[in-house]
Amino acid sequence: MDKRTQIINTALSAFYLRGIHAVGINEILKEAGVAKKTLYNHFVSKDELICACLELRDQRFNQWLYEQLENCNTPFEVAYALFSALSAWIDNKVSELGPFNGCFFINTAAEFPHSEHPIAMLCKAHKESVLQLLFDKLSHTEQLKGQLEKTIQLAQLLMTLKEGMICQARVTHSSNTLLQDPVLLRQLIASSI
Amino acid sequence: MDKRTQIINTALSAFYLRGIHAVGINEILKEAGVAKKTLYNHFVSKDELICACLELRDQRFNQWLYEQLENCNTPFEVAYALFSALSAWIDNKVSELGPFNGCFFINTAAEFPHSEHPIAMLCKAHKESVLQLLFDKLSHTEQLKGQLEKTIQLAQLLMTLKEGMICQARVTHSSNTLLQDPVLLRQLIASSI
DNA sequence: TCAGGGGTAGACCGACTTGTCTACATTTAG
DNA sequence: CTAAATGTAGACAAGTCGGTCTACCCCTGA
Repeated sequence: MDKRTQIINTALSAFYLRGIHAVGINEILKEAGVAKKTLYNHFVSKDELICACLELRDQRFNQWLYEQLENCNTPFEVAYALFSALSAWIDNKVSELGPFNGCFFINTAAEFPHSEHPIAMLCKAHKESVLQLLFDKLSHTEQLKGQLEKTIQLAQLLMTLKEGMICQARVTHSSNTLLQDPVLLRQLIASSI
Repeated sequence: MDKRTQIINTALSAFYLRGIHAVGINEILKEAGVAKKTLYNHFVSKDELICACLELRDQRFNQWLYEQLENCNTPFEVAYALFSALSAWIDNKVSELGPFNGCFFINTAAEFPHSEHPIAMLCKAHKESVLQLLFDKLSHTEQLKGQLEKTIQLAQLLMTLKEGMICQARVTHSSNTLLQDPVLLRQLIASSI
């Protein structure tokens, strides 16, 4: 494996599971089996390495989510697939995303409060791309064809519920089955269409 | 003002706005105008100071939320008051809670991933107490009298939406007006009762 | 008057931080 | 075969971290 991707993979795993400020460069080097000089040949600073990790995670997460929603043709199917997928992730049943420790982007944003910081901006960008993915999926359903306002509203609602579900699971260390109830879900969607 | 509360107030403000690992003891001392010895007379370690901050924040936040929901007698009123209050907080219109920077407990939990850590446990406890507050409010409404299951479900739903709203506002640095729409809110609640 | 509690300022400790640099080894390309 | 690029190991710099400790000050109550 390429040294650069080797470093990013190791760093991403450590940053995600233990927090960014809590993980030092030396630790990553040791675990990745790479010399310090090599790391600083590929990245000018720790911040740049963090950015590379965020980009990789963004790509992986979006790819995974895209696949989970692939065969959904109604708003209900999208919502049901979304929350089922999140639930599986929370329960550590998704190997692509690794052991669950909340949303990497929310966690990271919490450590970089300044909104103009490149790292904070990548976190924001990730959320926008996920919202866009949900919007695209919903706007291609028969039920929402041409209903731009309703589509935006539902995408926003699903997004908010997604974030809430992830954060609750992260803080309480337990998964919330509420949003996997098809009856409730159908009613939620109906109320928003 | 008592030295101890002076330290806690300064520390809470700094920890909340800039993250815990990002704020050093010396900084707090300087800002609070207090000697290091004094701090370590009151707290055996930084961790204990963090715990004191979490407890103060928990008390303040719950007090504030309790007041916001005081005159609500229907599930709709509870939900509407909740999201209006959160929106005001996000828009920096709530002086009791200070400048908005997301949920202190979610932010802090992100920096202390180990679930058995005292700090992580306080974060979890806060979420449980807020959920309890919502449940109590809802269970005293005419519409939900005796409907334990429905009450739990709605409290959970509101809680998830609350967390989602806060996290989204924190990461995207913008407030989401979706949940302040009374029409949508009524339908959401109707769907859950 | 004087003892003691609580305060201040800040030196100091050892461990850790990011990042630079030297000295050497290995791989790759012409 | 040789020269350049890329790797390694790790010492080192300069600074920060949490936490301890000394030395001194000031207020209060007996």
